[in-house]
Amino acid sequence: MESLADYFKVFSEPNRLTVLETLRPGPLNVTAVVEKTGLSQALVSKHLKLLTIAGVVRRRPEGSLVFYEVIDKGVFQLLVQARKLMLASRRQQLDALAAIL
Amino acid sequence: MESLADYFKVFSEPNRLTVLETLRPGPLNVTAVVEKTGLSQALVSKHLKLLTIAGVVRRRPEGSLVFYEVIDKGVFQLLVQARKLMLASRRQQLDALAAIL
DNA sequence: ACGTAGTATCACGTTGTCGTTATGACGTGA
DNA sequence: TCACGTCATAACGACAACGTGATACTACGT
Repeated sequence: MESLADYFKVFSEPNRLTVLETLRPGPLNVTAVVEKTGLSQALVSKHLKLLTIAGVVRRRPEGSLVFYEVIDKGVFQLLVQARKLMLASRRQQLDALAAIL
Repeated sequence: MESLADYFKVFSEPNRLTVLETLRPGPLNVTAVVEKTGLSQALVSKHLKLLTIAGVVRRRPEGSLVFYEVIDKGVFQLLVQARKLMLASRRQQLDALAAIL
């Protein structure tokens, strides 16, 4: 939240990205995320908290359940763009390698 | 490089972002980056290596100097987009807080 | 009031990352 | 070949992040 680097850090963890992807289609409660991801409940709870603090996700208690939902789906566009750049980088790496060999 | 999370990790470090920003205008050799950033030489070298491995930056030895340059300036667009989302998140956070108070 | 399901948090061990200091490697010019 | 500037790497300590197991908290139904 502090710096831009901290914001990137939010997405720099595989399990956290998995949790985030789970919420792509729509709101889910914690247990649902746990089941979909196969991660431990404590871990999912932690990641959801972090995502909440980062302002990526909104927490909405409903009875005894707690639903989480992505606030701005634009984050997924960020993921897409990052993946594009990443793949382009890889291509470039291979080309550089091929140029040597 | 492996996963998308790893790619995000590249940008999740303040000093590394600083180094990257330094290369925005154009290629620079290591010492120049050191001077512009005020970071230690060893640290700059490390970050540049990481950026190179990530395919964000290209290494080009020239005599006894080693120049680094950003391969795809599209990365800066990624930074911009991330910052936008981050600021939007902050606004949202404040609004949520205001709604409570 | 009690038990239970759902969620959050704590304490802990493990691992990874960052930064520094010191040293090594390389190219260049004298 | 020697000294120097430039860059990379190694070794180390400090610290943060991750994941787990256990435990607290809360809302609900009985």
